Amino acid sequence: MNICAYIINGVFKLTEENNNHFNGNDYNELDKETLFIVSQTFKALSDPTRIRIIHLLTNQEYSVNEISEKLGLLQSTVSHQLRFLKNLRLVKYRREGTTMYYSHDDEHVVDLLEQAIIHAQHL
Amino acid sequence: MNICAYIINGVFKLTEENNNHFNGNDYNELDKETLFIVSQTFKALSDPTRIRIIHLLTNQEYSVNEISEKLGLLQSTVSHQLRFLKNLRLVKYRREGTTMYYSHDDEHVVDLLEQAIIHAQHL
DNA sequence: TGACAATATGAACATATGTGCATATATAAT
DNA sequence: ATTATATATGCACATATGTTCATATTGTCA
Repeated sequence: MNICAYIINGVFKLTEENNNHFNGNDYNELDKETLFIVSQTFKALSDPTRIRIIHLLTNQEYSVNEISEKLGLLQSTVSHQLRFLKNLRLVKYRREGTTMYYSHDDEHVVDLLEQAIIHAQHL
Repeated sequence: MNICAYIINGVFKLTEENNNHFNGNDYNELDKETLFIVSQTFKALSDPTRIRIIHLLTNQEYSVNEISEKLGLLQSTVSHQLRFLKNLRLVKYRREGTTMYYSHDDEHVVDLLEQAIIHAQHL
């Protein structure tokens, strides 16, 4: 149960200790590692731009420029967010010449998103 | 497809227009309203403190003080986060004297969380 | 080599976020 | 009314976040 890295804005950083504080009863507190992974996962899905990117990549791969054009975003914005998603291993890419084709790399996260979208559309 | 309110840090604010920009092809862009709801939902689940609170409330109700004690958090912190969750209708409460008992109020969000936890614990 | 195209990166900025302190509010009991 | 207990709230602060601009990097082709 040692975690030595965390992520700020999609960039890895370092941390030191691991304090599992204790409460005097039966409640099963989430361990720090699980808490970290879960919060990072949801943080990735908490921004509209990242949602649009992940949702776009649900069905097929796209280049950075294609993503920019389809979503009406600056290339720089897309690139920054793709780095974020790449750090969390939510997307992968393949190179073709100077073009990078991105696709999703985490079925579970795509599932969480699609589930939330369906639920939101039935409110 | 008119949305006139959004939430910052769990507090409702106002907005004005609704620009659905257009891209010249078949991709089915998420509408603004869905995007808003989905991002808010995941934002609620993106903070470790809120995750711990929602997870604690999964099985039974607790008072604010009980939550504070069990999770080792200041009463103020818990109260602020409960307001956040209350604004998003993720928790509900009942009064008993001066004590407020909180419980979850959105099965779907609890499901999303438990799903993510299980997945995280099998990595 | 140089020019070009696609992508990545760093710095700066405005804004959002989470927490803690102090204090306000609400209810109950005496 | 006074006091105590439980909870809520406003403010301030440090830090995190998302975007933009300018520029660097990488690969292709003439």
